[in-house]
Amino acid sequence: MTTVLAPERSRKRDADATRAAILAAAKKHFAQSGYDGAFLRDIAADAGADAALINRYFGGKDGLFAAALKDSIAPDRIAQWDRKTFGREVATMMAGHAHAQVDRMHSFQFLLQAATNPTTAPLLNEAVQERFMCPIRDWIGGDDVEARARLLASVFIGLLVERLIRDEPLEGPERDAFIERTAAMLQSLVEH
Amino acid sequence: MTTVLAPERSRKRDADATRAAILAAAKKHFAQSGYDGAFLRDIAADAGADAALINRYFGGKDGLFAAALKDSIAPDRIAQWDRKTFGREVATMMAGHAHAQVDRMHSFQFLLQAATNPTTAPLLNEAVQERFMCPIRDWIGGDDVEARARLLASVFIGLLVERLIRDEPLEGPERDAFIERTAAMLQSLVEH
DNA sequence: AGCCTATGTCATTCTCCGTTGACTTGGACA
DNA sequence: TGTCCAAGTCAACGGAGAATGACATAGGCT
Repeated sequence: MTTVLAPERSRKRDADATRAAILAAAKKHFAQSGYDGAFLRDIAADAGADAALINRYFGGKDGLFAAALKDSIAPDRIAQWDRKTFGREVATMMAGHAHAQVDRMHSFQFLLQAATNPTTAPLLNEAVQERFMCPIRDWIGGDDVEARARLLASVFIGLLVERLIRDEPLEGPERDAFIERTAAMLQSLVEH
Repeated sequence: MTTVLAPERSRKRDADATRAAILAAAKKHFAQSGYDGAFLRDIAADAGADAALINRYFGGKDGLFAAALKDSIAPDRIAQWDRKTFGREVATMMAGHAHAQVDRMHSFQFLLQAATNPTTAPLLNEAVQERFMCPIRDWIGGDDVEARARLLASVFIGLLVERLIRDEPLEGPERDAFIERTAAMLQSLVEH
């Protein structure tokens, strides 16, 4: 809203930079407000550009959203996780402050927004399958791969959402208990 | 959309019944489509009423949403869950089609929609804690109540989101495996 | 029966927002 | 320096959907 991604003095007619600024602003706004709640005029203003340029560069709001979505789904590091310590690592991360890594949460928040909007949800499936579910399936292996992969993804998502919407994180023994139980739950899904 | 909550022949000028029908339709539409994606005309049509009545009875879309939220967040349902069969019941529901039999999960889906919309999210925090998390805590009891309650809510949310994202539900043995594992996971959080 | 008010209907208006197309300007190149 | 195209600006259009208010009517009450 008030924060402007672009410097106060506008770029010097650099189409690529303008396009990138619009895309960055779009990712931010879509992640914060969802497809319907994000307005092209706001995005353009945030990027220090004119709303008409969105049409020129992205072909409309749909195109901008698709571009932002594609850009938000970063290559994953799923295969690099350590299967031994996976549960505890994730659990510890989830027990932390939600605002500690706001930037890293943007892409997820974007996905969550897209997923909860019936009109944009269909756009997700292909990308999510390819970038997340397939690597997860390969990584966990064992029996009931499909079921375990979906369940793992579900738990992961749920923990992230809870992390986003909760106002105060757990402290003390309750936090330890949360980590302990969460770690065990995740780990049980990873081990065959 | 096509399903009409009210009987084919309209009520006989019963304001309370009309109000209730509108509220029921609103809960359904808001849960499915979110605040922005739910249209008053659709809600009114679904309730077998005129859109103008929404204004009369609820003072506008905001008022209707607030009323539907308040009604959705009522704690009555939680205590009614059967602790013995809880895991399997929820798991079976989650394994079904996203648009089938969501009646019991309307309130959860409503919360998810409200939580991901910046304009409606502020309405949630206090109400969710008081009327949602507290009953859950009371219901599950036992040790580590706070941690288990949060974990349970997280898993629930994650399963809901996964339902929204996926385009095709599981079938056959994979479905059975999913239900089995999900039921066990949920049940382990409920039993002390 | 005959009013009278609450209930329901309809057409219209208002507002917001995405989109469009004509217009202006900067700057690269000859 | 002059030309020309891409980059950027501006105002207006159109559709969608919420809100409004005038109008119609059912049905209780006297």
